[in-house]
Amino acid sequence: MLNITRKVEYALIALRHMQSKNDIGLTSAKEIAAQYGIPKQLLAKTLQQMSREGIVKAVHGPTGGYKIAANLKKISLKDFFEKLEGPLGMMDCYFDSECVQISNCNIRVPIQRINNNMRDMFSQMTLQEITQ
Amino acid sequence: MLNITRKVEYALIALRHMQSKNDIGLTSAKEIAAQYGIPKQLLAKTLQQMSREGIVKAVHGPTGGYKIAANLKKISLKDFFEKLEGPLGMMDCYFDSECVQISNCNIRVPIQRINNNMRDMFSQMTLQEITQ
DNA sequence: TTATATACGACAAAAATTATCGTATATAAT
DNA sequence: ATTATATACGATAATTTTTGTCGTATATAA
Ligand code: FES
Ligand code: FES
Repeated sequence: MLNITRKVEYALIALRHMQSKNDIGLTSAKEIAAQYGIPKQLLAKTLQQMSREGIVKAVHGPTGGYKIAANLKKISLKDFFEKLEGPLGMMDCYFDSECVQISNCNIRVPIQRINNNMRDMFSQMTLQEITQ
Repeated sequence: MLNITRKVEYALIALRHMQSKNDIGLTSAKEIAAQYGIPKQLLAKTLQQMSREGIVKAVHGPTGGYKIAANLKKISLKDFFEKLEGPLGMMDCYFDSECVQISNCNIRVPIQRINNNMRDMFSQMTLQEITQ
């Protein structure tokens, strides 16, 4: 319960790996996948997603790869999680109102309070803190 | 991502329902299931689990049911979650060391830091805050 | 004796997550 | 130009987790 996904885990591993390298050098999905034992295709898609989000920059062709493009100090963990996985909360009814029994739910308000606490917590942490 | 489970949701709904009633009265699983549109059998099992954990007290037979048995002010949300769902953390490798690539993982330490933050947060909230 | 409630292991269905496939495009090196 | 290697990405498959059900046993009030 309250787990992050593999996708996010792989993304964090990749970011940290890239950051530990020279700013200029590129890193391919293949290299990271091999080093950490991550499924290459899945990691590639995650890197592509981060590329679309502007977190990393992609370079095509042989000798291509990825490098960090954003200032990781300026991206909160909350924003990062939401870029990759969508809205962040303990329960979905925090966002959409599709909960079957939303009308006679008796814990909606307290749950939202906790949700806010959690979102605040992740808002105050930056990607840099993980990848540094 | 970072969701709680239905089981915990149902448990919270049940607790809050019971607390809003007279201290003496019992509440059956059937009653709660009907009122909130929850699968009865599943709710029953959850109540049984809470009974084993000493959170509620069960009374058999017709006119039987459940009532709150513990002091909800003294049960942290972290403990409650762990009683129902086991160890609480963003990643399993926080607890068991079965992670395939635990040896060359580069985010283990920072992830554990976040885990601790999250566990601290839920340690400081009590069940009472939700069900009051 | 009957009706109704809890107790609980085993099983099934559904949903979410995780991983793979196939194909297209970009580009450096030969 | 051709080849090799990298990213791009929708579609699909496999796996795992979550969620829900079934069947049966036991307790107890009426
Ligand atoms: S469970 Fe959805 S609103 Fe409470
Ligand atoms: S992913 Fe398991 S130890 Fe890092």
